[in-house]
Amino acid sequence: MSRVLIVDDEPQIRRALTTNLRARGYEVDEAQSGEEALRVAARVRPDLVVLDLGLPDIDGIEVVHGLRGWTQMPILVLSAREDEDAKVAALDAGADDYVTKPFGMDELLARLRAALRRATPAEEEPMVSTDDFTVDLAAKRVTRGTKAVHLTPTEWQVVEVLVRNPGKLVSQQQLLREVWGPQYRTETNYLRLYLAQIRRKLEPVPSRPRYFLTEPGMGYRFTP
Amino acid sequence: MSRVLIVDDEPQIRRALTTNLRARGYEVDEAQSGEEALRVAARVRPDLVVLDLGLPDIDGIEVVHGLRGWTQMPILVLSAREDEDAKVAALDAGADDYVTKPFGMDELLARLRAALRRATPAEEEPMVSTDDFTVDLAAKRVTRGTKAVHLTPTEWQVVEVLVRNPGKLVSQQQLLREVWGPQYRTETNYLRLYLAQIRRKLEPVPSRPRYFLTEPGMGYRFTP
DNA sequence: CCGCGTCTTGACGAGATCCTTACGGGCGGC
DNA sequence: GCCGCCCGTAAGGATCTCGTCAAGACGCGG
Repeated sequence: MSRVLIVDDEPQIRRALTTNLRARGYEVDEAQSGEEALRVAARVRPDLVVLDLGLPDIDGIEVVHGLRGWTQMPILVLSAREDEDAKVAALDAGADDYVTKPFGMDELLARLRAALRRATPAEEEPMVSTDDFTVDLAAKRVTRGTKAVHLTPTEWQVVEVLVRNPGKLVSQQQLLREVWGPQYRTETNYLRLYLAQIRRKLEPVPSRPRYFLTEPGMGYRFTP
Repeated sequence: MSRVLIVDDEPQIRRALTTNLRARGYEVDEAQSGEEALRVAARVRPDLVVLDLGLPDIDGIEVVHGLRGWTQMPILVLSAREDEDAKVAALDAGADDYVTKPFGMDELLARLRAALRRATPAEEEPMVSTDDFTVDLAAKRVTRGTKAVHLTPTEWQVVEVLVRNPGKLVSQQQLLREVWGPQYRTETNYLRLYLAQIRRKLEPVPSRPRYFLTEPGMGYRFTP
């Protein structure tokens, strides 16, 4: 099922949306500020964003800009009735649709389904395979032979960054920044730990890695 | 050419930076306060921001936070020598690099180029080949024939600087500054040491170099 | 409330890497 | 021929990095 990011500063609206969407089988993440929204969106890569325009920190328009800088995921905007111009600005910035508050849950769900439907046809399915395992980047799944391999969220993020750069060296700082955030740039022991776990789960001989290689002092490299 | 935003409250520093950058073909905008910086950055969308941490109105850290809320553009921080903790706070907030005041213009330009290079993905063709080996600058990998050659971090940095300037003479000072930092400008024995190791790994006849040539008293030159 | 999976934190030995120091050789000037 | 300068080479120890283990903290669902 699809993954949706809810961005709203009012807790009761967030909870209402989250429970309704979860009940219908969506995976839901939440953010209560624009800054958090951009951070979470970059990390979890939702299939769609529901964005309230009235946020405490940065303008909702800027959130749309920030998202459109690197992704084409559908953005569904919530706006108060009086913010007609803000709504137009959001659409100009690249939002896909809007719902005026107060809104009915049925209407929102219908527009959400429509936005997802429009988005999926152009969807590509990146899939990386080796002799020993397969990584499905779209489904966020790893299979080894015929059996599925369970990765924890953090393990998956590390694998994803490495697999998206096949053959290229990914510096320790880049990994730490993309998975944990910039303030963890010196915690290289996290990398040692999680690379060890990933190798235990995916490498044929964990003590002698073949796919997830360490370049001492520089970073890590995934070689298919 | 790239567009750079200079943020500093001291007019003479702003002017020095601006004229130097303009002379090298950059487009330059200026801001003298954090608030103005955020406003201008949102409007002109620079490719890079040079940010002095000591600003009159809001803390430089807040400027970094404000920018990181909606953009991933490289942020190069200027900090006084005594503000060690402010510097790490800026890096934690998502700044990309820092330069300590007082700084040499050469060093700042080098770090600025490096930051822009990291930010623009796959723009150029970063692959340099000779009859005996190949250097893949994007993947940070060196192959000799069919086998990969392992370079230590320092060795790689030296090779990178030389290979990015094919045929051109790279002075000892430039090499020392870009690899070890500006305070190592007299330690020419490091260069002799690492050039010897690089030649052992890459030259067909290490004692008679063909690609990594020494220009006595001047510097080194990579000739493909 | 408890149990479970996950994430964080600390510590350690083995090995690689880096820095330091020293010595010899080529080359040009005196 | 002697000397100083610069470069190449070698070897030692200091330092850093990696992989690994273990234990505590945290969050979530039952």
